[in-house]
Amino acid sequence: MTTDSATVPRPGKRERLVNAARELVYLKGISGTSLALIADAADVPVGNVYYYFKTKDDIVGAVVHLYEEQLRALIAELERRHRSPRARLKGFVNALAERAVEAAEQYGPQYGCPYGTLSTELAKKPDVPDELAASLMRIQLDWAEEQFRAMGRRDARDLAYELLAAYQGSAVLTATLGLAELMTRQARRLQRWIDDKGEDR
Amino acid sequence: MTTDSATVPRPGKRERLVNAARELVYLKGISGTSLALIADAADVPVGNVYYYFKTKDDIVGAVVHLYEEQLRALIAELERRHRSPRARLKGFVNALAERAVEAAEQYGPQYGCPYGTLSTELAKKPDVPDELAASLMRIQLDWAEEQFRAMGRRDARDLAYELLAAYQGSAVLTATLGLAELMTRQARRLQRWIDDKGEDR
DNA sequence: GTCTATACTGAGATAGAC
DNA sequence: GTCTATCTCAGTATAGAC
Repeated sequence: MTTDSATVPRPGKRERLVNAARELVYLKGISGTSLALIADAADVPVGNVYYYFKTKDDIVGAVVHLYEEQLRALIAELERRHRSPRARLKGFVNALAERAVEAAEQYGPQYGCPYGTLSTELAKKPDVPDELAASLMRIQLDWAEEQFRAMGRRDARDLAYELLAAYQGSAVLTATLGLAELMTRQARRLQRWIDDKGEDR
Repeated sequence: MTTDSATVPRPGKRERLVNAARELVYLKGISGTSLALIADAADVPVGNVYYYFKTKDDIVGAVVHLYEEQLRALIAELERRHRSPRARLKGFVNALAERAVEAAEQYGPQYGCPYGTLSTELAKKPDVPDELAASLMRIQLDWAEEQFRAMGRRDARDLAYELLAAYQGSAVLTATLGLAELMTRQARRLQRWIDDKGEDR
């Protein structure tokens, strides 16, 4: 797989657009980011956006797709790196918190979890298919459930909900209160919590 | 306190506007609700809105203020009804969950917690004072901390964060996954969790 | 395939008649 | 104090030149 950028017909304008959209949507929300803003950030003329995407919703869909791949890559990496489901779950919490901290350093603490805020906004939009709004949460939920089940827990689904809810809730509080350190504190607490869930009850 | 609507000079147009704004912002988000929509729902001519509010942001501010009063009223009611801080906290979780269920029945499960979604959206807006975005969370947080402290917990602040995060996170999952029953399940779990926090550790 | 110019719509806000 | 008419501007999307 060579990436000879000189000869390829499309030198990544689409990728640039999706990436600019991802960042802007994170910072300003879907309705707060105009196509002009996206095009400008991607260094692509405004009208040209429509050569790559039929509508604005399509761009947002591409952002969701990008996040899906990000999550799947993280999961694959965790499964390579750790053999026990408990270590994987702890690595998962760790990775999410790490990203949150990096995002807070780069942009400020007020933007929350990219997956959570985007999914919440999508869920409210009437013309968005439910599955698109649910997809990012479902990927994490299903995988976490799998891990808890591999740990021998019969209540694996409930624990997965609890884990994800704790993380998403911390992100909401972090964003609204503007407290970046809250995220890392709660991440440490979740690590301990996962350790406590060793055996079936 | 008589509400003789025939004789009062302003028969509540302002209230109608704020209430329409509250509902529409909950359903469609701030940027998704236009002034025309608000005016129409409140049965007030569009241009007339500016007699009551200087800008759109002022209407949103009034909605936050309305929610603040709602929360303070709930807290006052809980303090009247229950003498022990534990019963108060359980009543709090109960009340929030009950409202969430009612909202889900009326509008569908995809809209999340009114306080959480509004505060999250406000936190991202650059020209909104941080305190406005934080205020609804802070009211709940401070009060919950007080209750945990009255229960003799030294880690009262942490527990308050944990409680609120669990609730807000459940709301995010409920909204994005479209699962109304998730909210009540997590509320029951939180009741048990509060019971477990009886003595200082 | 790429980009410019522009059409069209709906937004927030204002002026001024009643 | 109340409402109509309208201004201005930014947004999405399109037509068509290159």
